[in-house]
Amino acid sequence: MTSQLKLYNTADRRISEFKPLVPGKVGIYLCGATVQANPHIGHIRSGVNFDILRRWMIACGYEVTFIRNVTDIDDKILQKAELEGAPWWAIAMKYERAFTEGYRILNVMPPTYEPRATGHITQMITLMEQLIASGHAYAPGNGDVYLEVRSLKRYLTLSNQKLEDLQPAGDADTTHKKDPRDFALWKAAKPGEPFWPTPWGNGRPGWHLECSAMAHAYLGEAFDIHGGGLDLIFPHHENEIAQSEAAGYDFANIWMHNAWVTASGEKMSKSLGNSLQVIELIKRVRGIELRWYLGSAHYRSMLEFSFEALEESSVNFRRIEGFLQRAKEATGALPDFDLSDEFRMAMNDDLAVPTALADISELVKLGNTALGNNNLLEVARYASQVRGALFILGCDPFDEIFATGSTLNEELVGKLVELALEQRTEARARKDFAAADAIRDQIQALGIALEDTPQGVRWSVGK
RNA sequence: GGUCGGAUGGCCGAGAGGCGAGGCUCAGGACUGCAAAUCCUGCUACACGGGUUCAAAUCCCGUUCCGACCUCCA
Repeated sequence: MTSQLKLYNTADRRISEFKPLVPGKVGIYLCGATVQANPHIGHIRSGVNFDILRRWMIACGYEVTFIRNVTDIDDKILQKAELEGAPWWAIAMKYERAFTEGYRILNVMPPTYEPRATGHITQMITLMEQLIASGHAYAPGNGDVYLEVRSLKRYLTLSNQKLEDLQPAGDADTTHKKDPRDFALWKAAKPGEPFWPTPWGNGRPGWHLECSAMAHAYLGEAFDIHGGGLDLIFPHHENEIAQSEAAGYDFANIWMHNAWVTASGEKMSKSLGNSLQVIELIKRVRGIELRWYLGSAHYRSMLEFSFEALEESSVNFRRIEGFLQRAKEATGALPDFDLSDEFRMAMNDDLAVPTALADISELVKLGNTALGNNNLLEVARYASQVRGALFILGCDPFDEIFATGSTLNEELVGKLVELALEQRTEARARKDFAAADAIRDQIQALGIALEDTPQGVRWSVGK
């Protein structure tokens, strides 16, 4: 299917029409987590943003291969292992699970494949051998392997910097490096550190090598989209490009970067404590509401976090959700999946989610009016367009991933609520409003919302 | 110092030369026994100073403020 999808490319800082390298297919590589702490909403926002991209591309008819890596060996992981008094691999596994759980709660589709750095040492060694053979990397003999940045035809094209403008590292190793700006592909293992044998000695992967090796392994020498957080542009993505191009690969065609979540105008960091971890926030709002919030701003805009904004975003979502529920009850069937032209146009415009949200609001308004007029044909039409849009955004309230609690308990609660409501209806029938309101107050105090409609009483369990 | 991004109404958040996105809040109205839900109406905006233009939140020049990144440490 012909796509009019336009995407912003960090490499040329322009929005242009997306053209897949292979017609009908898309390869996406997303830099995933370095598993050394619990996921906070900044990490997960990236997952959500690229999940929306993936869902939209699938909706556009593409067959998408989505690779999101796990970096499970890294300086910070080793530090954390020291701190927590556990083996590094136990730390990595523990936090990898935490990330997987965070993605699951927010309905981020599992990647097609999720490669771990430590599972691809062989590919990294092969890549280093290629780079040494081509004269772009060197092993000074201490067990390290460096990429020689001055040997590159081009470097720093993504961040548009000049090599000479880079601030030299304060304590850059000049005894082994030819140039202080050369970066480590591979690091010699210090005593006590994990290592893998290589032709240059025992060591472990450097910062950036794993992504080049894994992208190559699963997506080939050239692929469509490479994504990640804005802060990865330099040095991580520049160095990935450097390694890959020096090895003769075309590498990524388009670079996409999501902006971060800020708090008080500043990039989120661990100094803000644990409150913005997914696991904490879902105590306040449901996973679907947190996802709605994280996905609601444009992916290239900063999302200024506040509990107030999160709360009001949830209120907005509940209005949309309420319409779909009422539409389902009125029509007696789950809404279909459909998409309005406005929604399509918005998504094709570099994933203009905020514009798409405006359209959803409009559809809900029209749908609610149709409900009021009991025009079920129109209700079904608007409801399906809303549901289709929510599915793309990963927030379909009928998705079983968001179902809560056990069916058994829900049935029981339902019957008890109905019982109480019968009493109230009887009281109202005999105009005993004091008694009727007392019953309502008590039900509401339990967190159950009531609405009197011409068809009878609706009730729903609030958050 | 270099590179990149930002400043929009009470709040969140789009837009990027011309009819004031959308949401949340608030006020009023319709509906309701009262609520709730829903719909309708209304309310405040484009950091500052110049300039271009018939027309600027949007383009140009300058200023202020904020943020991010700058290599085995991030």
